[in-house]
Amino acid sequence: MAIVDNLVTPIDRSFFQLKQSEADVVRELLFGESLSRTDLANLLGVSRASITTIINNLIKKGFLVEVGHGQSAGGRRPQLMDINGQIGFVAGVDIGATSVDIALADFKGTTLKRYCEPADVNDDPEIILERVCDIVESLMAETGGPERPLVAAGIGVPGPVQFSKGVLIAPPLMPKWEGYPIREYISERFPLVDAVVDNDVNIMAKGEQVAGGGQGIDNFLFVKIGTGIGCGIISNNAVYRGSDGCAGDIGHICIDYNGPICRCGNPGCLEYMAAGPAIAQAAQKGALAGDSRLLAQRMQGNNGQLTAQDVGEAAANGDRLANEIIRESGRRIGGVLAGLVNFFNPRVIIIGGGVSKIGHQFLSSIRQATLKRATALSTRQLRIEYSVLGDDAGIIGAIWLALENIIEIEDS
Amino acid sequence: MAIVDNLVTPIDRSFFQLKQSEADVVRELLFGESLSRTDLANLLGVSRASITTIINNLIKKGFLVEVGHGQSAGGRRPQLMDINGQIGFVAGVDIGATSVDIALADFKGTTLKRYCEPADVNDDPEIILERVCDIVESLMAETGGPERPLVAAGIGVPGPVQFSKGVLIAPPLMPKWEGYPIREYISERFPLVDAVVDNDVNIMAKGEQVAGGGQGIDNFLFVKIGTGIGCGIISNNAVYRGSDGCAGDIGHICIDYNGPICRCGNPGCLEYMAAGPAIAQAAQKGALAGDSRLLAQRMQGNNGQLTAQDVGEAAANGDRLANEIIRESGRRIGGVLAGLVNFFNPRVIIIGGGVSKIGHQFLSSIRQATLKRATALSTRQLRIEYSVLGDDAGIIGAIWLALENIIEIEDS
DNA sequence: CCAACTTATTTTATTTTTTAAACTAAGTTG
DNA sequence: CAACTTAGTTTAAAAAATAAAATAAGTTGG
Repeated sequence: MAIVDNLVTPIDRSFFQLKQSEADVVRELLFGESLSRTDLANLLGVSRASITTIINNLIKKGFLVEVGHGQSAGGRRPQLMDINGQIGFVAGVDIGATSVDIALADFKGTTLKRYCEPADVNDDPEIILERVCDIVESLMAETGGPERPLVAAGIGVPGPVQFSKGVLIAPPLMPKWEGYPIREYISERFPLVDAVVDNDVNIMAKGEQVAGGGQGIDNFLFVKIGTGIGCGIISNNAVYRGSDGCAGDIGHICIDYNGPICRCGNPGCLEYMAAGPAIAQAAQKGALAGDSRLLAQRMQGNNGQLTAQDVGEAAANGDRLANEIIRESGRRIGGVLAGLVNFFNPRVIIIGGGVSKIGHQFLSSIRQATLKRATALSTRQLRIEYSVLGDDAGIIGAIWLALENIIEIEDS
Repeated sequence: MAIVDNLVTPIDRSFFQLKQSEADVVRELLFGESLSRTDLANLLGVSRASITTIINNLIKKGFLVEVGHGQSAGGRRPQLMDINGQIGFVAGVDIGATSVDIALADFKGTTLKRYCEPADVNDDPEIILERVCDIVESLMAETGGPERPLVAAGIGVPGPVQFSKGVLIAPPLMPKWEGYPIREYISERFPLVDAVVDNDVNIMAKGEQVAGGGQGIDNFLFVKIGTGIGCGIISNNAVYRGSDGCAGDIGHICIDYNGPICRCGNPGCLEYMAAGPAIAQAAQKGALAGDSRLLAQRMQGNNGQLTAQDVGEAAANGDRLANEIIRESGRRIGGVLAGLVNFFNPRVIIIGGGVSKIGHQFLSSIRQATLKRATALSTRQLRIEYSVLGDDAGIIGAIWLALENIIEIEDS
């Protein structure tokens, strides 16, 4: 291991093999703030003598750096330790149905660059992944800093993932990706990287847990409302994926056994009756029926089409129909969430996805419907709120999922 | 610590304070079969030299005993180790709305005695708990063996529990128990015991995990259908209780916004429309309307009343209405379970509780409705089956929950 | 400003834990 | 029954963790 400027150039993946005690320290600093040796000793329940050894080893390896002093508490000031952000770059990738979002972060998880471009998920995996890798490389070049390698990558995809293998299983939106070895593709371009692949709502939930409204919360749900409706589950501080990796697939929960037939073949799916397209369709129907002048006008300007966004803007301008459509969607979603609250008893529900930008009455109708129908005990401390990270939840979560999974414990 | 006949008389609770490595061995043997030293070394990833030390210490303490030899694999036969069942007694208590079930087990979790008697949950906690303690004492006396103390107790109650404190919170069925210090009461009678208190469905789920249909399953649901409907959740091999200890409260999930008003004040609760009383009521109504001669006959014999059990028996005798009532209840429950399957993606759903004895067409209609409405991926490997433990699930789970929680790790 | 106190970190000697390797025990197999 | 196998223990050495003392670097009040 060559040490240059207090930074280590990792030769291979074995750089990330740590002893249990070292990994504990790294984890504490990665997910928390910078801490003194004494703080760490207390937090991890080891003696200060031990922490000295552990930390000095980690500094020698290049994992940690001293980042100045903390406040004195009436004696010698503590030396604050932190993760060395210069270890290498971390990529966070959020592959959506129509776009890819990519962020480049340092090893501390701080986002350095962010880039987004349209992409068609119907393309072959190789085409999209090649483009993703190209973008990551150019983002790395743009940073201008010393040449550091990419050491970790997290990738979110809009479909069910077998997490252990990093492979999609029966993805309705991207059939060409079924079983495609994403991890291997990335490893060929970036030999140090063992990419972590996960469902898009899971990485968004992770993002909210680390940097958003889920911080410090043991159990919460991240509900993404866009073209579809999905849900990321954080249970006991970890992403819960279920027995087949498809937990949180709430879009096809039935809300009306006599409802319209969803593209999944069943009647009355939540997604089909409350997500973005449902809102847009209800608005178009209403506009054609002459129930809203505002929506009709917009529809003309958009060659006969409306989006959920249009409905949100009309509602903001006081349009009655638009408001009612939004409230109805919120009520439907809230009805399902009430059931999930009874079942899962989360502390927080975070609402994200494109449709969540539709206005605040959407949130309040979701909230109302949920609180009305869930049991008193389970709602006593329940918070329901919009995502604070917005479009960044996915890439931030991908970065942190990658960081969380990069450290391995040496077996003796 | 006085050693008598290879058994130790534990002086106090500190007997159960073990080192991490010792606790690992005990846990492995408690939840698995008897194993040789070499097996344990391999399972726990330590050297055979270490395991020798650990095990000899545990034998000296009285925690483990040698239980004969295993098969030779071409060399010296292994000495099989097991938990010393004589350490003390463990009580499993299942307090129901109208009865208490009590089982006495040895420290290996083997049930020795079982007793059940009617009880009214509306009585003061002291009255019921005193009776419970009396029964436990008499069961212990009945065993006739050497006098061993009660060392652990698990108690299931039909209401939400703050698990960490062992206290009920806002229990609808047993308001007098709100905040009552159950643990302290038990400790006064049995000084060695720090009772574990949990919701009844949680202990039943635990029972199925240890000894029933949930063995080896990471994520499963135990659904209890009786007077009410509740659900115990096993997530990543542990009971999931949620943020307020009320997870799994699925009885009041709404299945019909225009349905009848439940006693909780909301319309269309699953419980109110599909549990035991709903089945009985539908049958009475049908009998009065002349839709079933068989049910009408039974009703006369029961001074105008019918139970779910009556409906089950009528269905078994080919009664059309009874069959349809049962199927409708199953469909309703299956509809909700389908949503939970999409959300939670369990590997197994175990159906228990009194109403599950109503006949096999009940299970098949639950199964049908669930599989019909849940997504293909989440049902691919899903099993839905009746509890194999039946009425014993609760007491067995209570025993194991107690055993699981008795061992504490020494802090250095 | 400095003597007395406080907190942070390191050093040192010791204890505890774990292990590898050699050894003993007790079988199987041709 | 000689050669081999597996199980478990002993022993000496290595590794990990700690307590206590020493050192470092502050604060505080007279």
